[in-house]
Amino acid sequence: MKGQDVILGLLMKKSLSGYEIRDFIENRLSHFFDSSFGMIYPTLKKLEQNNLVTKKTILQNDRPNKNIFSITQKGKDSFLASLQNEPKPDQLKSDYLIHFYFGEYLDKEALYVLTQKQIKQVKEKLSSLNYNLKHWQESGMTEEQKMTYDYGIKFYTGSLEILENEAEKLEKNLS
Amino acid sequence: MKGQDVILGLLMKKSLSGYEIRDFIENRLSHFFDSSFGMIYPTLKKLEQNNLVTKKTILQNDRPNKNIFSITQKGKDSFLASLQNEPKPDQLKSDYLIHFYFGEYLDKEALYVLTQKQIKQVKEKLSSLNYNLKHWQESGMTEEQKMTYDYGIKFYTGSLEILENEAEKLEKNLS
DNA sequence: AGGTTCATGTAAGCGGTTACATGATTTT
DNA sequence: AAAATCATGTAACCGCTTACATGAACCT
Repeated sequence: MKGQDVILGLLMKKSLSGYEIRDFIENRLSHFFDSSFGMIYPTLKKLEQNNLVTKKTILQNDRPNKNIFSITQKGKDSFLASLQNEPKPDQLKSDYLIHFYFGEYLDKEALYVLTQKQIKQVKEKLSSLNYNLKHWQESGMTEEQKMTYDYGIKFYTGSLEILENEAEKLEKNLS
Repeated sequence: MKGQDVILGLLMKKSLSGYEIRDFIENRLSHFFDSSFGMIYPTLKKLEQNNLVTKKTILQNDRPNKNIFSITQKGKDSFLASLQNEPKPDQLKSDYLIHFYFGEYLDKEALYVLTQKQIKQVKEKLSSLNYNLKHWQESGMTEEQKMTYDYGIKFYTGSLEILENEAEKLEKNLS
């Protein structure tokens, strides 16, 4: 499933603007899918041209106008069909692990700094994940959606464990 | 770091053919980076044109000829410079989780089947990871490289836990 | 004064995938 | 007899990223 299908999936529940779609993905899907405006707006345009969504412009006084997109029957059919496809294998893309793999070409201190930064990033990710989970749980969320959070939290918690263990080893080596 | 840098990184240790590079990535880096021949061969060509590697053709009788690539000083400089860049944030791309997130549009049985397939895939990945770890450990591996395996194993083990828990829940719901 | 939020879009191009094309040797 | 391994490459194209362009209102 690509950007197009995810956008359609979100529109199944509720009509949204490009900006809101971005927001949604950032807050709820960012631990397994990501997006950018440069992908969302052109995709919505293409979707409209193919009659999978319709656009309605909402005039606003104190804010820029909004373009609200609604899914059509054709769009629903397309989304549902894409859900029937076998999912492609998951993949972890880690630039940090590439750096670490080639760690012999970096000095011990650089490796330590690298790992500390990674720890910081993972912690931030974890806390935003926990924050969003609490927040969205109140406003309603399916069992399945809850599970995707658990999955993300498990992943980052596991990463953190390994990283902290590694940082400790590296620290001993420094002194 | 992109494909180019990973290829250069592998050539730091030992001259290799495109086929061997592919093999290496498949067996040792596949849990955080992936590749294809369609990326490797054109990249090697570009690398040669820019004098970051040199090519030597080895004639073989019973097998197709091999093109062995060696890194140049310029190539080494380029690789080492790329290692200095801050790593980009890690990202998990999970088509399975996208499907699951939109689980309300699938029936319970489809979700169950989906999850069982995912479990199977993760188990396969885990066993190949364990197999490769044992295998490569014997032939020599840095501490850092070992850690990337631990990271991968932790990740897949955690995923498996969540998935099996979910499968159990789904199974109860079916009957 | 400066940063964040809301809001939309374009254009160039990157980095990679997928499919195709070929074919002998070796293992199951 | 079929599948895997060894071995190299091209061409079309996809899907997305990055950078740019604009701008008011609101928060600190």
